[in-house]
Amino acid sequence: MTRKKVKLAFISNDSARKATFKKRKKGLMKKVSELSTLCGIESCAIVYSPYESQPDVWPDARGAGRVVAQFKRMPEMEQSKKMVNQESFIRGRIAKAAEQLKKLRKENREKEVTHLMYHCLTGKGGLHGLGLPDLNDVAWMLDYNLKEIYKRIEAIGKDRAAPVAAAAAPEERTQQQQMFSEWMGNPGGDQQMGGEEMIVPFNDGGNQDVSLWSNAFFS
Amino acid sequence: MTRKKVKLAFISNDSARKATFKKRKKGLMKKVSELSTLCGIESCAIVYSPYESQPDVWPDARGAGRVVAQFKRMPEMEQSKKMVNQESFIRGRIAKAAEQLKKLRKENREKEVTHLMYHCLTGKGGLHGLGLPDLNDVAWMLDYNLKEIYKRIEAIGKDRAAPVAAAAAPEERTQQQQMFSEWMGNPGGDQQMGGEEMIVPFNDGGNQDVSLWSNAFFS
DNA sequence: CGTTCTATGTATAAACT
DNA sequence: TAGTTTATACATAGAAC
Repeated sequence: MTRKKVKLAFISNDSARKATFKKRKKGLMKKVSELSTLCGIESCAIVYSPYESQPDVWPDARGAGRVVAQFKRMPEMEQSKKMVNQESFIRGRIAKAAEQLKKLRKENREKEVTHLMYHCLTGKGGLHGLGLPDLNDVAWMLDYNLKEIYKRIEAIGKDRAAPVAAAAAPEERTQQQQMFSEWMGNPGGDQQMGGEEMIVPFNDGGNQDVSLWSNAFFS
Repeated sequence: MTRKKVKLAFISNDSARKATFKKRKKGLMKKVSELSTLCGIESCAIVYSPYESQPDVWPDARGAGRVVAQFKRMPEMEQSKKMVNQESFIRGRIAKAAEQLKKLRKENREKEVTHLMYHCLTGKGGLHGLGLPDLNDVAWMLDYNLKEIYKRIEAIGKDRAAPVAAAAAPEERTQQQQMFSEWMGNPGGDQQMGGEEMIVPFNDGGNQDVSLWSNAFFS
């Protein structure tokens, strides 16, 4: 579990804020210089602080002045075009977060349904307390998996020496068992997004030839 | 071993440079905004690029303009005072690296000498091929360790129930054995600084009550 | 191209000194 | 208050799409 994540908000503790300021200002200046060096472009940064009477600037007064001059020379209209202002910046991050949330909800639903299906298939009761939506999705996933299995069988019939040997090949079994283990410890629904962390144990990226569970579900 | 460390120099490959530029510019803007938010200060960044006709600025044209105005209002003399210009920035990093180098050399020497001493004490030959400097340091370290042992014995005599039970307490033995294991696989002298990495397996920080080897050696 | 993924390197929050 | 150390979070180079 993540333990130390800083909230993106004003640090009320004075000494902590000052410490953070110094560390981050230093890191920022380094980043600016690296960007200029690596990409051969002009840039500058100016940072005011209550701790020092003069602002820290990069690369220096002359360089910053030059960059600033170019900037001010542009018409207001043009400036507004490609500008990254605070609002659009924050909106971008919100949109990104919302997208992540949607994605995680989809994945959680996949896990949930597969978990239900697992309980059902292993005869541990299941099915009786389920509502229509769950039954529907479980049925859908069962159907999908059956189709996948048929495909595999067909493929095996066509070429017995193929690298992908059988639907129950050891490696594949192992992967699925690992997935089930994860679910066992994480049976619930939406708790992934709770609080300050995002855990994504269900990763179906890559190995699409092997996995029977596809991200294409529940679009 | 480190495998991917980017050299701080102009990226000649066009597409790679552009990719890096976009990633880093985005990261830089994020850093600037975080610094302002966390520490409640004013700052701005302006980045020019051949990829876009207009520069990217943060927080926006107005905000940047305000910060810039304050900056330009200062007399040149004052500006130069607390300024972080490129040269001083680089000098700072060089000085820091040199300091690290010195520290690592000292630590390596400690390991080397202790290694020699170990060979000597375990009767694996040793001593015969050594020059005066090595003999001297080995002797010095032996002497120091003996003194430490006497101190411990004395401490034990004064208080047999003390938390630190004996000079040969299990935890201490274990620590030293681990150290010896590391040396076995790393018998040479200065190879720590070779290439792009710095490994510091010999860490005597903390637990100074327990360790017999002190960083105070070889000042 | 732009995206996504993953292994690494870097920044830095906290705890100590 | 400033420097050091350590554990974590974050940035990002490179590869694969």
